[in-house]
Amino acid sequence: MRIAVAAAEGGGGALRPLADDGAPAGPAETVGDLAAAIAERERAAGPRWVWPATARLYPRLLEAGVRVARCHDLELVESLLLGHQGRYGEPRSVRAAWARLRGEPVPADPPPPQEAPPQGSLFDTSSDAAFDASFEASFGEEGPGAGGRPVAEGPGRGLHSAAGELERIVAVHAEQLRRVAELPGFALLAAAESAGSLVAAEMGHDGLPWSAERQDELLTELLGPRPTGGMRPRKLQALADRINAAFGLRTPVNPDSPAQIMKAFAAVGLPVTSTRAHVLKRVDHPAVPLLLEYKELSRLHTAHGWTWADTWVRGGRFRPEYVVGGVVSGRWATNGGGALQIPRVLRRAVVADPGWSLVVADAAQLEPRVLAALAGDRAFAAAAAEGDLYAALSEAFRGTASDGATARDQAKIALLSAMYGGGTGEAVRLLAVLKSRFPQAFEYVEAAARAGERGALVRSRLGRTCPPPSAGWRRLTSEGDEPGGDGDGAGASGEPGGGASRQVTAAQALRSRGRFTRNFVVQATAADWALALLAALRRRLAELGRPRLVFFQHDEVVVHAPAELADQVREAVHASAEEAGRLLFGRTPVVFPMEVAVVDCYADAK
DNA sequence: AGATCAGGCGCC
DNA sequence: AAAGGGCGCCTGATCT
Repeated sequence: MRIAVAAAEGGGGALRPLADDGAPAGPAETVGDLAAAIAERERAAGPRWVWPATARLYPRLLEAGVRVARCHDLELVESLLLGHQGRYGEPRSVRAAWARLRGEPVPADPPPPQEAPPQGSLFDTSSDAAFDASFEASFGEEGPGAGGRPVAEGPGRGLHSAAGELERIVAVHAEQLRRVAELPGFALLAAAESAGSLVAAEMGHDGLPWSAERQDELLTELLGPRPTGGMRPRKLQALADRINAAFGLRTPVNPDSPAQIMKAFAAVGLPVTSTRAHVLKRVDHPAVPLLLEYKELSRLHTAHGWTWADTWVRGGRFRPEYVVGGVVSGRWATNGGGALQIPRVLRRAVVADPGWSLVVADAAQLEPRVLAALAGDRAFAAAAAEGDLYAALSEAFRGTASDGATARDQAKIALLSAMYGGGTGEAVRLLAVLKSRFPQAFEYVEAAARAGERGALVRSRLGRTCPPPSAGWRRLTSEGDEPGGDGDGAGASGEPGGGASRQVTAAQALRSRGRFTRNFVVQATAADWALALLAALRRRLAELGRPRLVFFQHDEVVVHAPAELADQVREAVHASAEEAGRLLFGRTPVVFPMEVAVVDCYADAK
């Protein structure tokens, strides 16, 4: 059972029940209180809700205390379907999908809601009705393709027009179901992506437990007391002073300026090509260790310091905005707050409420296990049936170790090189071992790389598809080995970006694209798996009641739960990981073990 | 003054 | 210990 939903301004909306093939199963109905109507039907029938975008509608429901079990996010699914055809960046709104369906001119997506401050009247400006009203304000009722006549009824949108949108929603949904059914894995992908959108909104709503006090203590310990005005914290200023003393130059250098640092090194007779940490580490000068320490602390201060806390932490919670499908591989991105780049040292500030625990779970060696399951290489899969995959592979690499490295280290290097397209120095030798002992696993990623180099698309297990190469890339790589233009083809995924040299050769462009598609099949399938895990875990946690998913970072989840439920959450995590493996790969010897820690503080996990 | 680019580094 | 791909966000420098 499904129910299509269109929101109106003012909290009302329109609903229509659908059969599982998307056909209307009853009359449309308008309601004055959409949240209440959804809550009532969720209790009665537990339908799959079909709506344009969870990100715009669901936060309002959560504010009203309403949660739902399942949904179909039309925009996310439209993106996946377009992507499967190699059509990246085309409009994905319901109106656009509707226009494509009818062979009419396709309107551009309306711009995203202006600014989304971390707190404030967020939900009014980002609600679905406002989104649609903004569409009409921008383009007129029929969209830009129809000449954009003026909007008669002003910026708002009432129940009448919600009913009109409902008609488009029903039609677009039915068409999506038809297309999804033709693509293996896609039904699961659409469901998992939609479940992810629910998790993302709920995590943004619930927030990650965060102690601003602990953060302040940590910052004070590392940087000195919080400075006033725009001053540098005491310890940072002291380092800057010592850096200048070490250079001993007449004109002072600002350690935040790479250009000035490079000049300073040149002035003392030690020119450097850049001021990256790994470059500086090779330079023997007393300023180097000071600069490295300065960079580390400065980053903490500017990216996750007191200003960050003022902006993002409220009421003991950090509430980032997650962007489902924000990365082409299916990983999530975030919008503000840098939730996926929180420095490890700051995990000290993530603390469970009194009487509650954090269940921190991370998938061990996820990407090589995914490769094992994808490739169907029996010897390799046997290793991936073990708790420590690299250790299980190490027999094959015995005797390859130089210096102090173990065979396990060598196995890990070989695997990472295969999955990421590295291969300098000894990695080449280790790759040869991998190729001879695990030919199918090796061939799987090689085939993905070759596909990329000839401009083909590659897909994840469930069908998520990489973006096509740009026109610039095609032009460059079809012209032979002539040096290319001025970065004209750069920008799209898997193409050489800026960097020191603007000149990109055809060979470089080919290799870069090959590395991208080689990595894509593994990273995107790992993201498939992680989404399936998340969906399964969310369902199990709902049965337990109070536990909440509060953090998700690629292959790691954190659940905030009453302490007495922590063991049940732990079991739910293990069961969900197993379920995810089964959903993606069916019967496979490969296991996807989770390392789970029950802690009061995130920093105490592993 | 505001927008954009480049360099750099945090996370997986 | 690192390598690779993927991101977001900061500052300084430069452009408009």
